[in-house]
Amino acid sequence: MGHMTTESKAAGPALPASPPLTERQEARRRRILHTSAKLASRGGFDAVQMREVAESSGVALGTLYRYFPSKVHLLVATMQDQLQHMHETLRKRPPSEEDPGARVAQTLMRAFRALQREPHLADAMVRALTFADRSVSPEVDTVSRLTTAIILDAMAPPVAHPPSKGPARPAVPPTPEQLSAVRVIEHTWHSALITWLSGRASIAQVKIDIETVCRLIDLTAPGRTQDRHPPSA
Amino acid sequence: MGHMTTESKAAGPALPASPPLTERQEARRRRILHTSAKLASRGGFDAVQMREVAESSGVALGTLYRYFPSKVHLLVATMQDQLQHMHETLRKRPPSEEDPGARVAQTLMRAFRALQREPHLADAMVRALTFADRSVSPEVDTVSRLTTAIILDAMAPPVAHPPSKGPARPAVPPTPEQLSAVRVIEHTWHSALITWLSGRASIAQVKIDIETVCRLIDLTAPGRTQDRHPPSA
DNA sequence: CGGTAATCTAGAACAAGTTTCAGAACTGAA
DNA sequence: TTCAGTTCTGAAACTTGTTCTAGATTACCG
Repeated sequence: MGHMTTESKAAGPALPASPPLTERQEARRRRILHTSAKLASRGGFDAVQMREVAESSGVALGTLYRYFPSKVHLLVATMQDQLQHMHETLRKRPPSEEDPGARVAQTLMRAFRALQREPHLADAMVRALTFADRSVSPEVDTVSRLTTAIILDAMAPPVAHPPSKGPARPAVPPTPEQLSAVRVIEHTWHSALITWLSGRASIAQVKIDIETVCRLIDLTAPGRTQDRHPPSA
Repeated sequence: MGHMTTESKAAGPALPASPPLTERQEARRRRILHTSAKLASRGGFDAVQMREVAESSGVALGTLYRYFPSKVHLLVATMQDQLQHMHETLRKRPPSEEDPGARVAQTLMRAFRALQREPHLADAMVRALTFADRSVSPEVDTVSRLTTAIILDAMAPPVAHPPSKGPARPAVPPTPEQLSAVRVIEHTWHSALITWLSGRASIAQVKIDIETVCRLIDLTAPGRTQDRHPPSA
């Protein structure tokens, strides 16, 4: 289970950079991801069966495995896809709060509410994410970067004039302490999602946890004195 | 994958309360858990193969499934077992720091160093824990309670006189804010472990994350004014 | 001791992820 | 257009978690 002999020398289409996909290949990839999300929306992780994904996408099983070398790869890629949509959606309606911590909490709660609308899909994606082993590290890392971007976007204070184009937030680079806080927030976000998905925590509990951890942001805001034990205890 | 028709009406031996296990049954259970930990120590999650666990424990496959209704159940039970050892070990050498946050960070770093000695075993247990679905909720909850107990133990200030017996820490009940902080610390603990196990974070990074989140404890210490956004934003 | 119900064993059988392979279809270059 | 190399297809095979069944063992009760 989980090897990889074929890949890695031929540089399969999974990497979005190496070989430029032809139009038909791009279409196949989209179809597969769409099917994956559709099946996941039904029954979660277990409902995404590779044979069914292949058949329903009009692709041979071997081809599916050429595009996504495992079920976990497929679901993590699906998550990348969904996260990008989410990022754009969230970017359109920036949080209304003032404090960075509150802004992040508000944004994450919006994302959480979006996930609640498709709990099975959320289940499939998050389970795949945390179940991924080393062979999926690059893809999981991409997801992590996307999540970080969402949080950093929310943290940045609202700008007065509408920016024209390009990636925002080159203005105030976050401090190392803030980056640590963001990492911890991501940890909490993922783990809280898991406890909610497995029915061990209520929605209210997730909200509390997110708001609790977001205090770290204000705590580490630049200009605030670090009164207690420094980074290396 | 993942049903459960047999169990739940007959109250299998998995529950430590319902039917008092006979001596031979207790021995079988121990043998199974031991084998599970041994195999996990080798190759992690994938190396724990149910047939091999059964054979190496000297029980039939069906019996293994009667004791542990799935591989995830087995590994979560293994984690319970290991955590109990860990708890006792940690209890013997309480942290030396003064601040509650620093005490918790120190304790978790000790636990982390213990896990580093058996990274494959840690991998198997943590992956099982986060992959567990609703059917494993009770067992996962037990693990969560154990973890909470370890953190609360560490948080409690050192006592002057040696307590004689019984569960400690009835002295100062933690505040709701502290309990929230503990929840967030657990989230961070699990998620940071995962990123380390999958090779996406270094040991140093885990240390930083733990120390960062443990500041929440001091932040929510009783007697400290809550200056920013209250629980319901 | 005999009987009955629960438990255990051995092994087949099934399900879904993954691999493999021979041949068809496609792509790009000469 | 034709050729060579890659990609895709269809189907079987393999792996490992899980379930099922028939018979042997064991535990308990009178």
